[in-house]
Amino acid sequence: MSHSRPGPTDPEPTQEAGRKRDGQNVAAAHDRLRTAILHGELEAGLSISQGALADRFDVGRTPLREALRLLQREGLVVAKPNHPVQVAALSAADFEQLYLMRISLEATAIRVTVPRLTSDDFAELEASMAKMDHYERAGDALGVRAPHHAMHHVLVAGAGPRVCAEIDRLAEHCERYRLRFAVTEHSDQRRVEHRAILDAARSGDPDLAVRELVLHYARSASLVFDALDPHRDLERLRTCVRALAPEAEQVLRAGA
Amino acid sequence: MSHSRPGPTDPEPTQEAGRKRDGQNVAAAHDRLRTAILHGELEAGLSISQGALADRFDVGRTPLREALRLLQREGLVVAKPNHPVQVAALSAADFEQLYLMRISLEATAIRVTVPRLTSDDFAELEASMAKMDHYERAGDALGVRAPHHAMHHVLVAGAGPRVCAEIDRLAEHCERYRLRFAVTEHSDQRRVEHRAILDAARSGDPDLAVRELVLHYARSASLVFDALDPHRDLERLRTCVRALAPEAEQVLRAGA
DNA sequence: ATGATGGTAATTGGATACACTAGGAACTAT
DNA sequence: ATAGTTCCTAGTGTATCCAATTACCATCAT
Repeated sequence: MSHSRPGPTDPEPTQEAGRKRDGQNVAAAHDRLRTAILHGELEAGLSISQGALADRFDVGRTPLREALRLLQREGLVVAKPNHPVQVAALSAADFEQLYLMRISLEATAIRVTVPRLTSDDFAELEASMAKMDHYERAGDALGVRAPHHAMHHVLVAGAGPRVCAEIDRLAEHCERYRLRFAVTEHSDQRRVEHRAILDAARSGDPDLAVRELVLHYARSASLVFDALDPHRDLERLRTCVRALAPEAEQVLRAGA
Repeated sequence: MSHSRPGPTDPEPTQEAGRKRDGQNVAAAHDRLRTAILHGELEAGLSISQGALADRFDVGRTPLREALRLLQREGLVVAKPNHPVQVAALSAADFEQLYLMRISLEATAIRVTVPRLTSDDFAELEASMAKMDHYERAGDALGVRAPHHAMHHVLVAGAGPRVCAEIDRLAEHCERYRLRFAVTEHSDQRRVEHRAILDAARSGDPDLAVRELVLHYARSASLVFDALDPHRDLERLRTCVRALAPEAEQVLRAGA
């Protein structure tokens, strides 16, 4: 049985681009597909076969299928049996639910985190803010995203890694809507809001931090709704926002 | 090499239970594995190979792998590359985060749902309560779970299907802890709490409904913590609970 | 005796081959 | 011309096969 060991004497060592690194393919495929969908490179609603995807992303069909299964569960693709997968459509209803969850979770998370923030954390927050300003001034809208994400991450990290993971997942979905509808946030407004959140956190007042955060998100969501479906009834989201930060309701109302 | 083709000339045409229904295998494997883990049939921390699992659950390794990938993402199994998968361990930290999220999400969801409940909804809620009582009296702890789940589902359905899906997912994980630590909830206490939630919903007061719900969950979580790690510092969860229902904090304190 | 080293076995990761399903096009009959 | 039927094609779903990495174990040298 041991005769067949092809090991080191492999006559065709090249293998070309043959076998990709072990255990990396599915993760790679998943990442690339996800970012492709989030960035709109794969248009919402597009129906595409596994073969085409495998070709496009230079991945075998086996790891691709596992990646697709993950994306399906994340809600980025929908797949009926024996049918090509479809890139998930964008809808106002979906977006509203995303923000409902995001606001609820992050409000709790920041409330838990604020009392636990260390001076190192504040240093990182300030650094992130500075980086954001830097990219903002440079007009690099894409570069802003990393420090922006870092800042929000620090503000909710105290709730634990699992909570953070969920929040990140929701944030990614929201980003998809943001990017699709090319929302031009007023950078000044945004900076003011972020500064308000940070100051609230520094003051150690969790209620204030929650209010500023919800205000921030209410405004942010409103911009997308304006572009996505201006006539949408936001009663659900409004109820959620009202409970956490009554003054933020006005912002939403303005959006509707 | 092609001599071994077992394909269409299969001398054993029976196929027996051979080929399972199309497109059902991965879903079936996923479901069965998930319930097996949740119910403790696959012990936490157990390291087990794909082959063994495929044999145990009578599924091919290909669909099994896709199912495992899903479970990995759900956090029910952990998988290092080129290693047998391990059933995820149970930890107090994890459980606390689960409840943090669950309480946050369900509080928002019930707040949104209460004003939208119809008389049909209330009928279903009452029916679920009745069924719960029925199974409870019969001592069928497992039978109680279905109407219990149905009831909670109706109470959060107004927030939308996506939110419900997330809540269900979290609830399943929580159930895993519940079942593992064989928490004996006092059925009377539980019924009183459920009745309180339902009455609050009927009264149309969202704040009251939230309070009763949080109270219910705080008590429920405390029971598990008592068995899981009685000395655990529940500050994070307490902060969350305090913000939503101050009186529920006492329940948690009692648990700690 | 103990630690390092090499080999073997077990197990995962990926690709390919094949059966089955669904949908559409073409052809026939009315 | 149109409706019904049949066949064909594209595509998924699963099993099987092969490569590669890893762990375990025996052997050997110190």
